[in-house]
Amino acid sequence: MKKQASPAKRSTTRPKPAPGYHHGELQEALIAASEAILAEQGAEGFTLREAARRAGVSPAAPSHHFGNAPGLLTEVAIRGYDALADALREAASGKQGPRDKLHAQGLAYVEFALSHPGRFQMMFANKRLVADDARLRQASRAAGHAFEIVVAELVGSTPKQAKTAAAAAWSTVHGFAKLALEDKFGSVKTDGGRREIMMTLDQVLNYLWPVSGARR
Amino acid sequence: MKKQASPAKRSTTRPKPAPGYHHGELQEALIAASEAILAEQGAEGFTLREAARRAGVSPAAPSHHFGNAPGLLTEVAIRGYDALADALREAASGKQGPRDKLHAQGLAYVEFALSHPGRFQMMFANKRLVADDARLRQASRAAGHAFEIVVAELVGSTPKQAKTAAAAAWSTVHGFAKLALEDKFGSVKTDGGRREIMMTLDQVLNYLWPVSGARR
DNA sequence: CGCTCTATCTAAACAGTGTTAAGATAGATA
DNA sequence: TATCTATCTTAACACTGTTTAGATAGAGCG
Repeated sequence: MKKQASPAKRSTTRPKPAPGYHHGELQEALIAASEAILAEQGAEGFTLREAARRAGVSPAAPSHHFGNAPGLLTEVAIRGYDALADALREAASGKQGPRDKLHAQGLAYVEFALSHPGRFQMMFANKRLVADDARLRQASRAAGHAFEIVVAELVGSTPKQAKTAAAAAWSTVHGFAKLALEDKFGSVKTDGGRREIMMTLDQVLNYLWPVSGARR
Repeated sequence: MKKQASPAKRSTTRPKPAPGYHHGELQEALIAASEAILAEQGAEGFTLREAARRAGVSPAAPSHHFGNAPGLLTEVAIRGYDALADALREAASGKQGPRDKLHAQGLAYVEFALSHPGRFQMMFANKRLVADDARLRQASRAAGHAFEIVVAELVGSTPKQAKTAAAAAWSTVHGFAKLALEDKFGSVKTDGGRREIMMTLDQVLNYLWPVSGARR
């Protein structure tokens, strides 16, 4: 499957990236192109043909590697979930107590969403993905698991209780991110607005998951 | 484009299906058709042509009334927000204390989302709507306001604090609804799954906004 | 009543989409 | 060297939203 780029031997003036028929790294090129489109145009701006265009291949080429558009997007979403899980683990690792960890994860979650809106939205657009893909589900659960670990540390021992608390935490930050992206909290477009949004989130998190002992 | 509401004066009361050229109630028919599509196929399943087809008109007909697809969907979304606001007010009116009211509103919010997934998703799909439409923004704020009223009653007096608390409450239920719709909490398709989801939500709400004085 | 006026709708076309079938090509293999 | 197979292209199909020009019908007015 994988192959390496062969140096243009007797090259017939083929430029650089996609010489002739065998692209060589078309999968990666298509995924990268898709991520670029999502970053530039958002989730609604993605088209399979545009991804193929950017990769320098015909519109039919992607089908040989990903089957169809959801197939390609699923691969993109998987990488998105991996990146999200990394960000959540990273955020927690920088703090000590479970409350601080959860707080940091909440900030990291929304930061992730606002920094990569298109990819984030696509990750949660089941209808555009192969929703029952095993690897996708696994990647999604892994990201959720990063939450659960910290939450389990925070709340009591009961797994049931931890599950509920994790659902609560995830719901809050996910809802906040979604509402912010749909402009329900004021402009998130400007840098100033973005800053304000994150401050609001900080207050929300402090309100729901107070770090100090005092409650409200 | 914008029709003037000429109430049927003395005129020949147009029946309803209205074949031929002048449909008579095309706007309502298109909105109803759109809502039906959203109910049957979800937000991704909507197409302007299908809406026109169901209303029995040509694909170009909607443009005369709504300009374009986002224009029609905006009208649908406005009605959705109105219905949501009603549901939230209704839920609150059935309870006494602010905590019980907020709890009931949370349940009603998710109930609304799970009962009308397509419409709900469309309501928050800014890219498919005329996001800066004045009436849409007003309807959206009205729905949010239904939350704020109860929250203000619950928390202290500071408007700033109430704003934060309302954002927290809205984020939680919105995130829960979104995650449930994207199947992150287990099957929501079956009635049994639906029931289980709502029980989880109940626990989440009890966890974040405890009705009793005891905290966790 | 007849005439115009205007809102309403259709027909046709255009550019774009995802997907498929059949064929061309090139790298790997024997 | 000849064949094999993965890879990619070309061409087509059935869709989509939108625009333009034209047809129709109902309302208002003489």
